[in-house]
Amino acid sequence: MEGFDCATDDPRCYCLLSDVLDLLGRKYVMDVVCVVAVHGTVRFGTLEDHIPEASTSTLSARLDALEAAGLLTREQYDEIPPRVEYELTDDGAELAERLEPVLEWAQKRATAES
Amino acid sequence: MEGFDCATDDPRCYCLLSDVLDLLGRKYVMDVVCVVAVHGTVRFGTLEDHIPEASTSTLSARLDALEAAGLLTREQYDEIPPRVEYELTDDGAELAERLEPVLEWAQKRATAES
DNA sequence: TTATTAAGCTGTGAAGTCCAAAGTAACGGA
DNA sequence: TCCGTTACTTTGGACTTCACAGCTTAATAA
Repeated sequence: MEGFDCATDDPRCYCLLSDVLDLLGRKYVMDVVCVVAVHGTVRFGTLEDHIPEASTSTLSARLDALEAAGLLTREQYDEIPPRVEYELTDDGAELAERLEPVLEWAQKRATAES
Repeated sequence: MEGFDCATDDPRCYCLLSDVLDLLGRKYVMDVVCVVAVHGTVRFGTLEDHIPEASTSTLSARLDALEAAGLLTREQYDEIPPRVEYELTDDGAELAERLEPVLEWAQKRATAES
């Protein structure tokens, strides 16, 4: 993203948005971060239970992307049946923390309209 | 989204996510909210300048969606050339406020990695 | 002995989303 | 008469996401 020279001096004008914001603006990314944050460590199946609208392939892709972005870690245990555990990194946890007011707001809205 | 009965009692477990979160997890939605928040009122062209990666059709679709969700208003002036101004509603402004720590974090990350 | 089960994926073709580029409308100025 | 202005729509093609099937491997069940 190149630097557009914004007219305002407002520091809230984040014209240079990072790749991470791109990632965040993808389906289910916030959901995944939230679920992992709440559970501490999560297995794939648990994520599927919490976010049933997401296909396994999409979920898998999101986990890969989040790992690549350094927001979560993947620990694989060589057992049968396989076991894999996901956990937020410190960076991911910080994001989750900052995401909380947004989710809170979304929930407030969801309950208000029903 | 149906109610999966989450194992944790953690109030941060927002298993019932609203349509608005679906909207937020779409490309450029956070960007648009942020730009409008900073400028107060914005015209279409300004948004294009700030978010050049988004096509006009996508931008237009996002504005429609945000208006439909009650997060921004559209004021059209019958002039030639046409003038249309977008502004956040109170609800939209509250979202923008809660989004700020997230954007701040994203920016911190963007500058750190370069 | 063969079938089933488990979890965490990957692969498939179809459906949906997003893109760049061109087109639309209407009027004033050259 | 044609150009510039603004805020879009339209188009056909590329990229994403979908639901669903299949894969793996070893312990158990029939």
